[in-house]
Amino acid sequence: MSEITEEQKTAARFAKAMAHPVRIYILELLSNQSCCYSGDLSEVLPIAKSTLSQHLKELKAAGLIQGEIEQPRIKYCLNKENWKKAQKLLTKILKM
Amino acid sequence: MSEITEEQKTAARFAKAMAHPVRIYILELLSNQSCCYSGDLSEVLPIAKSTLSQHLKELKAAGLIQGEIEQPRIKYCLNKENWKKAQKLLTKILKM
DNA sequence: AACATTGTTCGTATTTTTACGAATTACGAA
DNA sequence: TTCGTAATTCGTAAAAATACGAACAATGTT
Repeated sequence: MSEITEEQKTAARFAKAMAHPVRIYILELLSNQSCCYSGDLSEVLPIAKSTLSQHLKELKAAGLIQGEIEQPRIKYCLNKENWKKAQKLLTKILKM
Repeated sequence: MSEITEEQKTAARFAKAMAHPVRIYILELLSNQSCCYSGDLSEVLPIAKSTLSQHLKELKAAGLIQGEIEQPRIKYCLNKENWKKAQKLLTKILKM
């Protein structure tokens, strides 16, 4: 019993962070252009600012992004270390 | 507005299917050993059979696996076509 | 000090996910 | 036909995810 490894739990955690179109959008943007601001996202995405904030929070909680204060805004970037970890774990599973 | 593409929605859908340790376990097993039976999983995983059945249903609904009747059991395999699609979409995003 | 800007947090409602056991279906074997 | 095996569906409960607007910080500008 309890056959499930920590690696599998971690992989699931990362997948969960990616399990919403808005979060995929943000991650894809950040993997292409190094960083962005919440305001830019807010202008483009068809959701309330508070909802966007929640998605950013979730990505942060999963460790996939990090925010850096740059008054009066916050600059968001990928957390490269964890992003690599997610890459490694998920591509390992996806690889046939 | 509505900047989100169909590709991103599909990627999120696949990620969602992978967003649980039990489902990761099943997918990883199937990507290593071509197929398995619900009963085998049931013996190994610490969850009720009905719960397992729900997870299998979700993987099926996302198109990642398929079941084939092989009386009295059901043989589960990856749906290779969609698995490749998931691979492609997700690795594209994960690739820095 | 009052205001504008940028985001987050709070309160709340709705929907979805996760989980279980009991009941059910499907079918081959006795 | 009755029994056993394999697995799903049903009914239900509890937790988590999603979304919104209003209220609230934090800071720079007038």
